[in-house]
Amino acid sequence: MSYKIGEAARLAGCKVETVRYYEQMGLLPAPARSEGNFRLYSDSQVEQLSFIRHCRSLDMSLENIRELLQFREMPSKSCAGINQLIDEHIDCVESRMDALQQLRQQLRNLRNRCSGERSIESCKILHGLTGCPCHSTEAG
Amino acid sequence: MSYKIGEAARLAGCKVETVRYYEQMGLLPAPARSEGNFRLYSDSQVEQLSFIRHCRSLDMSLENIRELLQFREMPSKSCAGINQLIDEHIDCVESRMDALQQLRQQLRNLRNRCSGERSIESCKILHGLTGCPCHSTEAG
DNA sequence: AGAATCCCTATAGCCACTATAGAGTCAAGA
DNA sequence: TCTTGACTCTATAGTGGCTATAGGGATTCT
Repeated sequence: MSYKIGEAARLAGCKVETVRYYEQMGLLPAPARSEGNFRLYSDSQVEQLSFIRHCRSLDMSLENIRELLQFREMPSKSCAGINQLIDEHIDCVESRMDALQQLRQQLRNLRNRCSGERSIESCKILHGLTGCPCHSTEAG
Repeated sequence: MSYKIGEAARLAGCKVETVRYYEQMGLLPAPARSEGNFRLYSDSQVEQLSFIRHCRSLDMSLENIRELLQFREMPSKSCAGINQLIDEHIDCVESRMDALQQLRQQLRNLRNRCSGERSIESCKILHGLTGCPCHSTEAG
């Protein structure tokens, strides 16, 4: 069974352009071509595309996905590297969460400086955004 | 008092290229030039640069910052729009936090499928990443 | 036969920078 | 005076992960 790019994209839940992009980036092998030069994907190539999309839905980078695909080519080796990769990705996600939490607190502090019923020149939010450190949004 | 681009950048805590980029994007006016064609920034222009950097440190888009700069030009008008802009930005940050929290949970579920002491072909993490929905990382 | 839908390549755009190449300017030291 | 080195200039390309467009060819439906 073989699939044209539109079918493959639909099965994997992405756009046609995205499939071609993955091929260009070396995440998908160049597939067979029909007489009319259309790409023809095998079942296992569609599965590989779905694998990539699943990883992307977990926000992994294409570089990380490339590594995972390489792991798949060595089925008898240890999977410790896979676990490590996931652990590092979780760390990365948690770092971003921490950063966003700090950011939210700073934004809330800033927001609390004004009720929105002033003139712009007396708005303490704008004042808080000037270069002057005396108006900082640090916790307080 | 006037500052060359390097001094302005240092005062605002960014790179020289970034300052030129802001000028190109219309966030900073084209400054005066020296005889040798060097950019010369006034105090208020350096303050504007610092304002931009402060907003960027709160992860606002250049588009949002452009709006804030326009508000600053109408000091006697109501500041309601500023408050709204900040509120929307907070909403945006919170959406990203929610998305990351879900993501972390999915990654943890995936990670818990394996201890890292298997072979790659039997690693349940890789299995969980295939296109097959029977190995999904949904809560469970 | 014609229209609609698919597919092809190549290229540019998104965001907020960052980096590079190749040249010019300027202040301080020998 | 000459040179060195730090600074500056413009223009252009690269980052990541796509998305969109132009301008064509293939296939399929009616």
